[in-house]
Amino acid sequence: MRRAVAPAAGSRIDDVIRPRSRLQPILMSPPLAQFRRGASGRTIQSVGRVGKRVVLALDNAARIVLEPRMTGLVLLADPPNASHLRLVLELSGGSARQILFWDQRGLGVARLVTPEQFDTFYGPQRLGPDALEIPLHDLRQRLRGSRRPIKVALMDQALLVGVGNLYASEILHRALVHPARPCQQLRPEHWRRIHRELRAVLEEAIVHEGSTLSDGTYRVEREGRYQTYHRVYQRAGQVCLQCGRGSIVRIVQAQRSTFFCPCCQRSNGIRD
DNA sequence: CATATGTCCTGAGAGC
DNA sequence: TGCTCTCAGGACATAT
Repeated sequence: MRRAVAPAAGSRIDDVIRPRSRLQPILMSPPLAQFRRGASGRTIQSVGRVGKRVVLALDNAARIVLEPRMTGLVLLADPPNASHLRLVLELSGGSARQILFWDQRGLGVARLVTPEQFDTFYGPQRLGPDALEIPLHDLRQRLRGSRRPIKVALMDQALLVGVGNLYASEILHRALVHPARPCQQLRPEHWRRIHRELRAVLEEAIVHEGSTLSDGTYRVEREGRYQTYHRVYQRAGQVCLQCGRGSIVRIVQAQRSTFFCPCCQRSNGIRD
């Protein structure tokens, strides 16, 4: 998502518009009028990322943080439809004409923040290191004291950023670790496998431009293809592609679906 | 402190 | 057809 928006770097923001819609507006901070005054006339110096958020660094050191959450998209063109378009940054001076914030459910957030606010809300006090960069010892150090299930801890953005519900299940299946196992009980071999599969799953998913699920919303410039590589996610009742014996089970952890193979991901002992 | 739960919002699909 | 219910790449305030 960040890469698709990267060509907007160097462009000037001419205006910030909320398309009229029967739907609830997304949360903006500050409110639209003030947001527009603060962003208009500024040049986008870079398009970055903090975990799952897209970050536009402006020439006055302020930043725009776009947080799509579950069903939001940040795009330069071609949103899935017009009715769920929530916010438009109109641009000039470069190849991109606009940045679009599209969000089916409207849970997304757009923030214009000062450098101090950025550090407060998105700095290391609030958010952990990126999942693609965290070293093994750091991952282990941060999680291993916890009594929480490993799957729930992996999704805690204060510990590390970038792992959501879908990928947490996929990572643990490939790492052969039961999702309900408390972090405290995991052994060095488990952490090694979790660390390896964490990177592997996310990097493969990025190569295939993410997972377009049954709701059809997630896309970058076209639909993602990683859903065809899912081994457990939304495969409850189907045979495990890894062992060919177990059938995939769905459980609920912290109000979210978890999928795993009871055969490959047994809680006892260490397997390879 | 660490951990658990309810809530925001819209739409799709299942079951009756 | 229409109703109700459940569920969804998330994060945060508030409760325990």
